Amino acid sequence: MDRKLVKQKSEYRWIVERAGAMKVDGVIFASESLIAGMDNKVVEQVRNVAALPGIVGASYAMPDAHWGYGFCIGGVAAFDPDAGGIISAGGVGFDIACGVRTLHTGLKLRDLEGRHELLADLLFRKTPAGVGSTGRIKLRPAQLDEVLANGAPWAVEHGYGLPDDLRFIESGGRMPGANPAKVSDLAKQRQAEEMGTLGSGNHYLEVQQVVEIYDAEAAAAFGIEPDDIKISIHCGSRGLGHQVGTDYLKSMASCARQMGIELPERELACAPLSSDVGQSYLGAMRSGINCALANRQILTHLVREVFDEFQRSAAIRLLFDVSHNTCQEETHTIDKKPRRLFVHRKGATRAWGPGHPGLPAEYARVGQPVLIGGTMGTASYILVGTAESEHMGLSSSCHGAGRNMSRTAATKQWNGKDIARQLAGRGILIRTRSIRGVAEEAPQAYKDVSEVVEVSHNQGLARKVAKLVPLICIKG
DNA sequence: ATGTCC
Repeated sequence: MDRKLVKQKSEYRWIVERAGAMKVDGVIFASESLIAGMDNKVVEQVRNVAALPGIVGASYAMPDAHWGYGFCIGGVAAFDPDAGGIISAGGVGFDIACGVRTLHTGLKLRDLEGRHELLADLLFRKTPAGVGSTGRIKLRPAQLDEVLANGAPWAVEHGYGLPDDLRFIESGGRMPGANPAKVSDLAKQRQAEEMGTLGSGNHYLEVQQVVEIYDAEAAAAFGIEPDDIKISIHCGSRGLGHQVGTDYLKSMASCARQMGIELPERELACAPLSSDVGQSYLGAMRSGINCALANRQILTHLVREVFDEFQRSAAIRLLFDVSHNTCQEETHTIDKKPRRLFVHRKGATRAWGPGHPGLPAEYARVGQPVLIGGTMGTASYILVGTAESEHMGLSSSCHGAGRNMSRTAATKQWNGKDIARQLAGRGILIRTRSIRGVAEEAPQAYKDVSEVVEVSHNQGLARKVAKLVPLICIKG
């Protein structure tokens, strides 16, 4: 990055000073080396978002930020509906409510001894993965509307999971205010056979080993001990979310044009929260959130089926489920006054601090689990939300490693088979239906997740609780 | 991310 674009305010906080059409400053949380590796495009996108109507506070970028459609990935921005604030499909991302769910298994590393290949094969056989993959559930539009209105509780009611699972999902697994009537028939058609599927790209289902504990109190509250076997699922709202994004990008572009909102990039398209298009998107996006929450719930049930076969003594329970592509209505204190805002987090994780009323009782004293997915070859982290994060980036943290290379560049540089072989040599088993996908997702195509997490921790956006390394990765 | 360009 060109250093003239930012002003360093403290070790991990860089300001993009308000200029031109910007209504607020930009704030980038990063270390010296992450800033050095960040594209100038991140600054440009932070600036563009800062110029949108009704933005409040600042336009933020998390340490894993990189270029995205309209808003950068790793972008956080809040808008006030009573001050002309907007909502943007590109500010949520095309994979609505893409997120991470981590499961306890009740097993230790020694319980898998000599059976890693078997578990990999069982999980791969059971988990539909890859572009266009379909699941065992076929839904007519009216049935899909129930999924979109009810989220994970729909899945539990239909036999996919346990009622207690719901307490460990953001918003109890159901985002209120969903309006399935605002989701196009095409979006529903695309989703008809895709419930309970992983998808492709950076999505995965991983068997992980806890290798390090940083915060004993939070780890105890979350139920994390060294050598625990956990399972993490990273996926979202599949074809439905993507189609909702596509549909509303178009209607928002024409709405913005009519409202005279200047759009430096087409994907920055947005609509006032008070407008019909804005309200329709809100109802459709919330349907997409429920779709993703139900999807991860069904995948959890499939994991339970695998463990019924693999190891009957296993107990699959939820640690937590949190999305990192959303726009949520939240109250934040701005200039000492509480305000009702619509917070876009695109590739950023909500990170509530201790005592937040929305937390399950078990976690109330320590704060919200913040699930950070790494790459196939590095590590994932579990962090915990802090009180001070509220005043830094609206209680937000990083969401993963963040790419530092495009998918096409990665496929030119590496061969998927070689990557899988190298990982197998390190005891990490990959199962995939797309070997090209493995090249696209090569660990080397990402920033250093440990560095990203270290910045989040040192800055206080969220604090480190545990480090997990992959043993088995079912790639989308 | 994605029926990887209706």
